[in-house]
Amino acid sequence: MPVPKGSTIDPERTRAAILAAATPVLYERGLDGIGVAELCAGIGVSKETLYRHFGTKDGLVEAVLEARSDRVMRWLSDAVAAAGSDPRDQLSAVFDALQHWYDEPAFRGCAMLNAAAQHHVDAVRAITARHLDRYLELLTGIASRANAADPHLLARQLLMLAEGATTVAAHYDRSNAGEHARRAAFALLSAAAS
Amino acid sequence: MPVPKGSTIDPERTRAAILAAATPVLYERGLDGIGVAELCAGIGVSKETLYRHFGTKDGLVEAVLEARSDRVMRWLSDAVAAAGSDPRDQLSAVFDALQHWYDEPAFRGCAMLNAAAQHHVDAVRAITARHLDRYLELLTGIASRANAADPHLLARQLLMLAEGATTVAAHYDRSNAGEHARRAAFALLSAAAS
DNA sequence: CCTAGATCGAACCGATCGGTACGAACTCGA
DNA sequence: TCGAGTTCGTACCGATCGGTTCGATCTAGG
Repeated sequence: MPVPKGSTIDPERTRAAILAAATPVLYERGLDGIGVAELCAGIGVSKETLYRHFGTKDGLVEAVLEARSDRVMRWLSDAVAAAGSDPRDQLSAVFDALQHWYDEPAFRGCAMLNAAAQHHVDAVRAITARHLDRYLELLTGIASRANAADPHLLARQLLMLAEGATTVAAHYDRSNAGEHARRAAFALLSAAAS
Repeated sequence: MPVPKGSTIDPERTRAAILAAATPVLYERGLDGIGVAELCAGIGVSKETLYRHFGTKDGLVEAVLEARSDRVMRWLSDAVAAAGSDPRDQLSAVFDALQHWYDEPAFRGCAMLNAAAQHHVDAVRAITARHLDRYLELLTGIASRANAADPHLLARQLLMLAEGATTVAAHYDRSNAGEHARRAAFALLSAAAS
């Protein structure tokens, strides 16, 4: 998936293209599983260009993770928004979306959690924490609309369930992981209804 | 935590000592976060000795992970065994044990999941999968004794919850993560009772 | 006491790493 | 058309990586 070169010499566009091309490679190979030289060769960009736009490999990594977190959260939020006003349907939408993700051949678990486990750098851990913050916020909204007795507690439990499902799917068995997690989520939601 | 050198020149003992000394270092720093030279210096053993016993850095890593998985599963099994015959108490014992683990300063998440996320090597992934296999087996026993309608489904959901709690505790917020997961587990168990 | 083997410490190897430098080719706005 | 800026390709840098080698030192068993 090389960076298109013809169009124009537009630094912003180049930066965005590098970001888009590097994201799946770093996800598949791991942050430290590919060197800058091979990465540049793979996406069809010179090292100088990459370093001018991102300064450092860590700079690229952080930009990739930020963009990925944004994309994931938008994707989940859109799924919830499209599910109507019933909190149960909204919860279903989340786990159905996760199941579709698990079924993709390129699925390799939560990129932010993988990154935090790989790269012991504060900036990466911070991005991961913020990602989980937003994830928790999304689930808190659903828990609140479901009139849970303790929406924050339920949301935290749902976060554990969702990330646990993703982790188990990535490293153990992905078949129906989203569906099984969805059923567990329903049970939690029913038990927490006030 | 250096390897004791006085006692005897006993290869097996040396091997075990290296294993014990290297385990916490690799857990804290990450598998690729420390080189063999620094690792050897830290545990007070020469590179030649390490390579004679483990052949390869990957060999050491695999031995460390195997031992760790054994230790974790024995620790959880013992906690369950000590909890009596009530499945609810057994489940409590698991999540209470996890909470105590989360409260340790050196806690950094599930070593096997971290390793699988870091090291894209088949052997490591296999060890992780086998660890989750045993984890699932433990939970299946509890689910069966609780007369769950579908013990395998419940056990899988409990596995997601437990590993999700560990992951969230490691990368986001460890306070009361085990306790909150325990309450969720109880809700699942109640809902699954036949 | 002597030898086989375990260990150490340090030097060493080739490969790869992240990052820099530079000249040539190119695009664009003036 | 010209000059400023972007990109490319490649060579290069010092550091570090996993792994090997070797002589010196030490220990245990006969």
